[in-house]
Order: sequence, then structure tokens, then C-alpha cells
Amino acid sequence: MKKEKIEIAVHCNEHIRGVKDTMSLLDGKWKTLIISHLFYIGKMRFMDLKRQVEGIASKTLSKELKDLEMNRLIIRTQNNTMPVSVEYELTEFGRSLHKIIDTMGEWGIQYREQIIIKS
Amino acid sequence: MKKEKIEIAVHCNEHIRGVKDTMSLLDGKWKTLIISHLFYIGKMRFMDLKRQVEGIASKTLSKELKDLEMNRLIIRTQNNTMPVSVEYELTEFGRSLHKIIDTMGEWGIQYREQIIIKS
DNA sequence: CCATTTGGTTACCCACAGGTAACTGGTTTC
DNA sequence: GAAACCAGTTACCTGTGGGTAACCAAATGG
Repeated sequence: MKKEKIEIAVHCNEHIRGVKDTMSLLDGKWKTLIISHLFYIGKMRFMDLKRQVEGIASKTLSKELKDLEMNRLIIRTQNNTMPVSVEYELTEFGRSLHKIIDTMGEWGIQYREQIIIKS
Repeated sequence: MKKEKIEIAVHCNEHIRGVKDTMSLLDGKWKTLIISHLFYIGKMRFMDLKRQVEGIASKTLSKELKDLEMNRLIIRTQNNTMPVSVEYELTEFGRSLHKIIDTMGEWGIQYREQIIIKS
């Protein structure tokens, strides 16, 4: 007799699917951090963002920003000055993540001394 | 003149550090999902967990559980029955993540139709 | 008696995330 | 006139996350 997956309550499945979907937008090492910076600091230029998000390479930042833009979490604005300046900011959709970011931030602060930090 | 990182408000830095620390516990593809299952369903055995977390390999589950245990988010209990049964459950520390998980779940449900799901 | 279950471990392997470094081309600063 | 800046792009390379599959030993199910 093959063991089947235990059936669980519908609302649990919905929540779990919710978590999965949310994570599909925030996967990888950097996205949540980039969004956090845009959320706490606001609109930023490429190089400023790079300086804020410590340790990120241009290539990686560029790629992550494209992903985030594709998911409509941020928008890129190019000012045709010389030299061009480019600014990134959260869309309204992106800003709707603030509750998640905030909760994570608060939790991190509250439990800092209990977290074993691997650096 | 070398450009320096823009100075930002202290509480912003604290929050950002909080986000970073939080993520250091939840990194990778699976941890958040495993915790979600333990949170919504409760204490589970290894194979049940494997059946719930769709697509995860034994090896990966085993490794992720060890990581989570090391960070004291879950505890492993081995009952010396024959054959051994092993149960995993969230610690109080692990349960303290519920606000984060819940927020992510809610957000995922609310914005489901706006999320471009890569599957 | 054969298959399946439990809770993993081990070996093998590969794709890809992500790091390093160099380069662009016009512009301002020292 | 040398150097740094901006917003990336390209080439190259490495680590590792994570997948597949086989295996264990005792016990239960059909």
C-alpha cells in the first residue's frame, strides 16, 4: 500500500501556495536586500545602489534589477542628461511588499543576539 | 575624489541589517517552505515532510533540516521504536517566525493574479 | 516471500548563480 | 592630461546548490 501525502486543510494549502508565490519573486541572495534599500532609502541611481548593497557586483546588480523590473516590482527611469543618469524606484506593487520587509527587519532586530550569524 | 556611500539614517541601517540577518537563516530555495509546512501543519515525520514539500529530494531535505536545527529553529526528536520514528517540530524560536511566514502567505494570496509565476 | 516503509547516507554529476576583471565612451574633476 | 565617474556589458571561471539513484537494516503488509 503506497503511502499518500496527508491531506491538509484548504486554507493551509492556500497560505503555503502564497508563501511559494511570494518567494518566487524574491528568490536569490540579493532581491530582498535590494528592495529593502529602495524601500528604506528611496529612489536611487545604479552606482548609489551598488555602493549601498555591500558586496554586490555590477553584473549581478544589473541582472537582479532586470528581474525585478520584469516582475514589475521596480521601474527604471532614464534621464537623457549627459552622461545619462538612471534611477530605480519601487512601483506601487513593489511598495506593497513593505509589510514583509518590515516584518523581516523587525524580527531580525528583535532576535539579533539569538541568531547565529554566518559571515 | 572618490565617491563615498551615501550616509543614511541609523534606523534604516538597523532595519536593513535586520533583514540581512533574518535572511541568513532562511536562505536557499527550501527553508522558508519547510518552516511554513511545520507552521501550518505542525510536527511531522521525515517522510511526511518529504511528501508535503513537493519536489524536494531526501538528501536536500536532510541537509536543510540539519541547517534549521543548527540554527535552533526546529528540533529533532527520535523515538526509539522499531523502526525508529523521527519527528521535527518548530522550537519557540522557530515559531516566532510566524509573523514573517504569515505576512508572506497573505501577500502571495492577495497579489496572486499580479504575480508572474515562473514554473 | 516479495514489496514497501523508515530515516536517512553516499556517490556521481551538472547547471547556473554569482564572483573577478577588463572595457566602453562621453563628461567632469583634480 | 590623468583619473574618476556613470551605467552597465562581456568574457571567463569557480563553487555549490541541488538533482538522480543506489543502498542500508529491521519491520510490516499483502
